[in-house]
Amino acid sequence: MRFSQFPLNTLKEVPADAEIISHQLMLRAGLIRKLASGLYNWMPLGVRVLHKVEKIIREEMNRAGALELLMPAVQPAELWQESGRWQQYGPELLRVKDRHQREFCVGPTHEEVITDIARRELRSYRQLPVNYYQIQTKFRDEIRPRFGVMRSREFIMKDAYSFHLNEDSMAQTYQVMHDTYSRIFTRLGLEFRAVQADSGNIGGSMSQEFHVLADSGEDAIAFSDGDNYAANVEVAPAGPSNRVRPAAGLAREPVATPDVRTIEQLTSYLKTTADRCLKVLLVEGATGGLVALALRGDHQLSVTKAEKIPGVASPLCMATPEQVLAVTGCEPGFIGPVELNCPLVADHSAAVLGDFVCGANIPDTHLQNVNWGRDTAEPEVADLREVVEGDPSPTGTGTLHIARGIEVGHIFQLGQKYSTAMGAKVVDEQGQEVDMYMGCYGIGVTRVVAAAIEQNNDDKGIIWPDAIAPFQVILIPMNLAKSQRVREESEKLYQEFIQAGLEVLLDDRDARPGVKFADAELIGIPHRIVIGERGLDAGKLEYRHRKSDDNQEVPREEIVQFIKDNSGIS
RNA sequence: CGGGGCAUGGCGCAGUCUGGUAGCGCAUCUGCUUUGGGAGCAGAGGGUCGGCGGUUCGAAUCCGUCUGCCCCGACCA
Repeated sequence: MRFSQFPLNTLKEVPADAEIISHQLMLRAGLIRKLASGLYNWMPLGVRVLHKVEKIIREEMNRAGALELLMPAVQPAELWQESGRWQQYGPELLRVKDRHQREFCVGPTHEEVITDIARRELRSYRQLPVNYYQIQTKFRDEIRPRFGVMRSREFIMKDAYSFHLNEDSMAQTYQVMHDTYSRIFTRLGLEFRAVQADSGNIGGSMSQEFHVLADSGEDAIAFSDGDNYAANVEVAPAGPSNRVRPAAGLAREPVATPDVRTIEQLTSYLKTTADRCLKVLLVEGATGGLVALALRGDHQLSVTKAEKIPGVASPLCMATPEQVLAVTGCEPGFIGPVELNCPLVADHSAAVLGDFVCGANIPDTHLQNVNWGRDTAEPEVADLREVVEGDPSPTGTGTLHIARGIEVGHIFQLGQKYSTAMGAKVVDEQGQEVDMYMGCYGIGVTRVVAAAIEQNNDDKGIIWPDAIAPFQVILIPMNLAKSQRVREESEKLYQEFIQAGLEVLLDDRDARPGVKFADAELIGIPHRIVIGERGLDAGKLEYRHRKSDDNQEVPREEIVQFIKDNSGIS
């Protein structure tokens, strides 16, 4: 490709509404342009990257025996009503009506459609297992789209769905997909980690997420330094504390705490520490009413864990200030377990506190030296909190550390959830009809591009891994206008690279060298060759890798092979 | 959904308080010069100041309303 024929508007200035580095660089390098909130145009340079990611995914999915198909983005409501998700999914599901007032949705995922395909096409256990996949546009009406294509409303996803006669077969394919995903992210040149995860509203049992490690990641993941345990913090178990609750010591006493609502305010006001305070959250119960959840002051509630507590409404819904007032007689900020008029569940670590500080259920008042059993009933105990740095690993070996990650892939064992709901059956060896077992496996293709940038950049711009660079090589001729030799030589080189099957960008613009260097670095082409009068006399070309600060002289006649050897393309 | 902020040329911004001919930098176009790290000079084009309504002799500016976008929050006990 000749740069002169490739309209590319790079920006010197950072667009005002881009927060994270990948979003800024994607806009500055002209990979994407915003159309509306959460909706992005992929410009030619960006599409080249996107296609490379897709190509790697296709190759590895095909190698794993998966079959590519393509399902419509728009799906009839009936299928979602069959699975029960028309009600369940909530406002993230974009619902539309056609001209006949028939209801549809723009698919956020395709379990319903694929299960419909499976129940029509698959009749016999002999046809199983089968794994279908597609690379297709999804729409999720996010509450707050942000970070460019990292959390956009419309995005491209590779989604795969496998069908099985039994659980063993499902587990087997799940493992194959786990390995396939590892191969894919390795080939993409990303630093990633597979972690235990919650299956969310897709449903099912076993599930793992693949995270690209990056400080800007929206998810926190916990991993052990003792073995290879890794999990999303929302699911990593925080088991019973090995501490024993101390015997009640001091007498309980109220203390006036005007306008002291948060744990932070409380600890500074009472000169204590958060791990000696108890916070009580009121949430809606599964059958109406409220349920109290008690945590140590320095711990965070895991919404995922709370939703699994029997008696707690799922999805989790915090009580409104009005509900809190009705039950406790005070506003949020002063809730406590003493004489509390609703069921209470305490986190393991909260249940072993003694002589703790908590709200008094009286406006502007807290209690000191409160003790379970003495001042309250013995609490029901459960795992409610997110793990924190330094917690013991649930496997028993090592300590947990917390890192941030960007979720780029997710694999699930769905079991029979959809096949039972929608009647997707096959006939088994005994001639009996059985509901098929399912697995499902997703990769956020557009998000992968952003994650790759998030992990590979410097102050000058993007540094593409070779596997997904929009071009492998950029040729920068010096003084193109004046030097006939440079012109001829760069043209020749350009043709040679094309012949050799390398993707090459020839910067034939009549621009000053600084402009060309800056653009080459911003758009992140891994291999750069400068063609100037200087080198030509000596029969050398000047090479620099995007990651390097130094030039390297390469003999003219070896350059094509040199790039091939260094770009992983041979 | 709650709170806050913003909306002026393709991008980044000033001007709004205190109403009076719409401005700056970058980008774009033309010409000349320049050509190893985002050039210089000279000129040019491009804006119904988000929409609608109001106040006024006069509105980017004041008032009302709508829309769009961004940020924060939805973990506060």
